[in-house]
Amino acid sequence: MTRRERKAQTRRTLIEAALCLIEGGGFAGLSLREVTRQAGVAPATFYRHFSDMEDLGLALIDEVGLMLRQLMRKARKRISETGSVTRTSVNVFMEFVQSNGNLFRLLLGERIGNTPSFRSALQAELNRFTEELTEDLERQAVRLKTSLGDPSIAAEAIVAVVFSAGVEALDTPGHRCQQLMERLILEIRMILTGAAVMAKKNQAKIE
Amino acid sequence: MTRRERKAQTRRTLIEAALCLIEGGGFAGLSLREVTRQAGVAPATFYRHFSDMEDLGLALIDEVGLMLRQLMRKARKRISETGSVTRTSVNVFMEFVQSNGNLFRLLLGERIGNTPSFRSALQAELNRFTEELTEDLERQAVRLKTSLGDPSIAAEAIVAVVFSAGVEALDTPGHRCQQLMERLILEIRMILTGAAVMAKKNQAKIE
DNA sequence: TGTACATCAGTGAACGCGCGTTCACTGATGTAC
DNA sequence: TGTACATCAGTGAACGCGCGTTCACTGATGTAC
Repeated sequence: MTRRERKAQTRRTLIEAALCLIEGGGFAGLSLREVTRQAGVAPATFYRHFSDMEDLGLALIDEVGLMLRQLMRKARKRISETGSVTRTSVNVFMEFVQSNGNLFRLLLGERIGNTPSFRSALQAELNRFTEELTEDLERQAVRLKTSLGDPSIAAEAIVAVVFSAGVEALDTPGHRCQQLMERLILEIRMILTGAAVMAKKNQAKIE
Repeated sequence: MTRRERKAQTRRTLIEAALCLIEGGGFAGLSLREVTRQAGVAPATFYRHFSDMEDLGLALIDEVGLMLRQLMRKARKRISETGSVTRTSVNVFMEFVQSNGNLFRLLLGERIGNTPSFRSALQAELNRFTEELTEDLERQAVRLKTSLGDPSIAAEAIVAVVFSAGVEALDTPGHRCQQLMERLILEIRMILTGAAVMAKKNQAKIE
């Protein structure tokens, strides 16, 4: 194994350690020494990989972004196989939250409390999420030959309800999650229905 | 001034100090000594008022809950005076976020990262908010002789988009806030429209 | 391939610092007579 | 009202602790010849 690979591996270990520790108490209030202790390396080793905790935090956010994008690709695949866009997407999302609760915690939990650079990095990830959903909705609308008016508004609303449900799911035991998902699906359909109806009304006005 | 009053005043000072410090970096990572320093008292004084930082945190959450309830009362008053429910409510809410950003930060920012008792206290406040909105929607539906199906679903969705917009508003300069509000209003109308349409469809099915 | 030197990921000890918490105290306020 | 005692909000010094950061180091890996 080359030195380069070894180094990358240690970096991985540090990131994994941080993610593991975030589980119980968020990123804020997580100490450098805790992370290195969990990773099984000397505190000084940390500095071979990150300049400080904020640097590590930004790396973690990248991590989240990557996983979310992978998640969405996965969701799109499943959609082309099966039928319901909403149900499939919600399923995929909830799976993500449950198997990567710590990442999700980071994504939303630190959206407010931290340094400006942190916050803007997180908001950027969320916006990317909304953008991709907007594109999806547009494509979907074209395919079904309907219109949602401004799909970015609907996308924004959907992202809000989805992430809000995600937060709730973090503290909800598995058997009540199904119920939470059903509510979420209804909420999304409400938004889509509302968007379609409002688009028709506006269309009627113009004509 | 009685001793009792003096004590209450010091307690107030500590709470205000904490709220002031939350502004720049959330409640997590806020130290007891910082709070007492900001309040201008000795560290040991803290223990005459709170058993530890978590205790102070719970007091702050009470504070937020109280203000939110006052806010909603204010919103209801204005609604009975003017016309648009949505626009008025959104105005009131955004005023709150802008003038009490630190409280709002606490309410959402610490929803994830902290101790279980903290999280459940915060979720309870949010649920109270959703409940009151549900009642409002029910009353409104009766008055307009329409139906929203299950108004609690619509209320949940609305709370999600509203709070999501609130978070965004925290980092948005004043002049772009108006734009944010317009989007929010559209989103809420989408949800209400969707809820109404879906209720009608279900009604039709039953008949 | 073998050798000599360079690189650099990881180490362990040390530092000064701010932290939470404790304690015996002080002195103004409250109370009982 | 005046006096003697009790209460208790706030104090300041002290404690031990984990923190972030630095430093000279070690020794395995990489490189040049």
